[in-house]
Amino acid sequence: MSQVRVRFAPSPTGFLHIGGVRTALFNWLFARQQGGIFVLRIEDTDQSRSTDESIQAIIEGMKWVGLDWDEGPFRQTERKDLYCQHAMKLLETGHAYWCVCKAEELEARRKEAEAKGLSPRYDGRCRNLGIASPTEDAALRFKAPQEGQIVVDDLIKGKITFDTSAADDLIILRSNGYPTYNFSVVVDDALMCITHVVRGDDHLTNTPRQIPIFEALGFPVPQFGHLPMILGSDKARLSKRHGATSIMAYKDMGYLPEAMVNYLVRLGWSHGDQELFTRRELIEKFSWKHVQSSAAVFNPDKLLWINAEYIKSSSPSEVAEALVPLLNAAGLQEQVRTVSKEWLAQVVVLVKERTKTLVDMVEWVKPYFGQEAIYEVEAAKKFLSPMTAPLLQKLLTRFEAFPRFSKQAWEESFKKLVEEEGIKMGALAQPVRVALTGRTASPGLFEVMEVLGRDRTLYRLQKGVERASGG
RNA sequence: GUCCCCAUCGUCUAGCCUGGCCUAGGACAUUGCCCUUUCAAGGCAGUAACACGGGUUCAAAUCCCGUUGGGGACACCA
Repeated sequence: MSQVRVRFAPSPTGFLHIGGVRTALFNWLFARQQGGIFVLRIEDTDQSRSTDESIQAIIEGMKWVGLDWDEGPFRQTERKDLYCQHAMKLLETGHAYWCVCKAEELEARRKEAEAKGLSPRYDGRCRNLGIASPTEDAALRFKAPQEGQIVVDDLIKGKITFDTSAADDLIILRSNGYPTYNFSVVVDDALMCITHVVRGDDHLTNTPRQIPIFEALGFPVPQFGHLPMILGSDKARLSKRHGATSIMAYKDMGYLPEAMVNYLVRLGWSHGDQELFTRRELIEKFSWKHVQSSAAVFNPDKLLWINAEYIKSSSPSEVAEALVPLLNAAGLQEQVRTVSKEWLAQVVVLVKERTKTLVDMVEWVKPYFGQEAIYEVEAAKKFLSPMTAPLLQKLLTRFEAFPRFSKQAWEESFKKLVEEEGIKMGALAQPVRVALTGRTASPGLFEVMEVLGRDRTLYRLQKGVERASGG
């Protein structure tokens, strides 16, 4: 069997959409599993809507989620000659004809047909005119077969039968010389020897229009697979009003690329009850057979859960590295510069159980920077009251007696004080927590002290005493 | 309007192809309990679904037909 060749072919008319990432992902997974080739092709034949920024955004997004391509990126605008050549070939072999209908006329006729409740298709008026070399602006149309059926054996949906009589004579070359989508796709897929065309569900009805073009051109017809759409919570096609749809927006919101990949692949594909997969497992276990044929609702809650799982299970130093840009974005670049990577990784370990995104994590990490604890007003008012001052002072005195920090020794000392005072754990723990972190919620006190180090712990306790005494 | 696709807990899904192991499993979310110095995390338990109607069969979530509902496509956009 020949080598598997698949492609991802976005049009550069905006950011990279998460639906696009999922389509790319399924293709990529299949290519990697089969030892095949993954091609990136930019479909920019619509010059009015395509931008270079969008191409950059696509590349940036693909890189972020780690979907590397083996060939490309190819740009269709750079392959214009190829499309013309093949279009001429169709003209020569009688599979295409010149159409001199004006765009406005076509539009008017379409509207009219629609108003009458008819199918808004081309009436074929130039089909048999036999225009050899048009003297005016003309578009080239493909002579679509008018009888019979086209059966697509879809990788995901199985056999689908279309009546050819419903097919239109598509324009393949615009009057400005540029090819249209359905034609350039076929020429490229054929020339790039794509063996499996896997794309979104919305292209399903393009398939029976494209197959005759492959055939007319004398190219083998690839296998097709149509991925179900991603829907918003209201079951309408996912769009901005459902929240962020750009893949890079998720980076900014503190999602890990591996978590995005894991979520997106599970949205429509499954392997028994398994929820979490390493990339290696994904490549190994992926199968078209278990790709769902119905649309899926995008569930931000589950994505959040998966992200939390990845934050917990990824290596702390990697998480710390991904965190740095967000820390900088939050205005902490000064503080970040003064700490070591190792220390930051240590802080990550401290907070990773309680954060679901890296953006959350920024907030959790803040108290460990700087000499001073920054008190939340309510927290200080409640726990650093004059009543607690003597208690904190007693603890501080005991801690000061230790020449070095020891989690075990300090904790024992702490518990002993609680016992002697006949108070509840929380009566001492909460004031200490506020003194150390400025907040009422934090990781375990002694883990916090470990990260802070002896000097800063003592310093912050001292400041806590002062604040509690009414300072 | 025409054509095409789809239909299991609120959501993602397992099971469907190759009917009996399904009293329909898992996960997210949600509720309660446990753990606990706070917040989490974790553990345990609970609520919750085969869209509907006909067939076929000893037996249907699974096969067939219809209905309803949802989605998509019908451009000199991609």
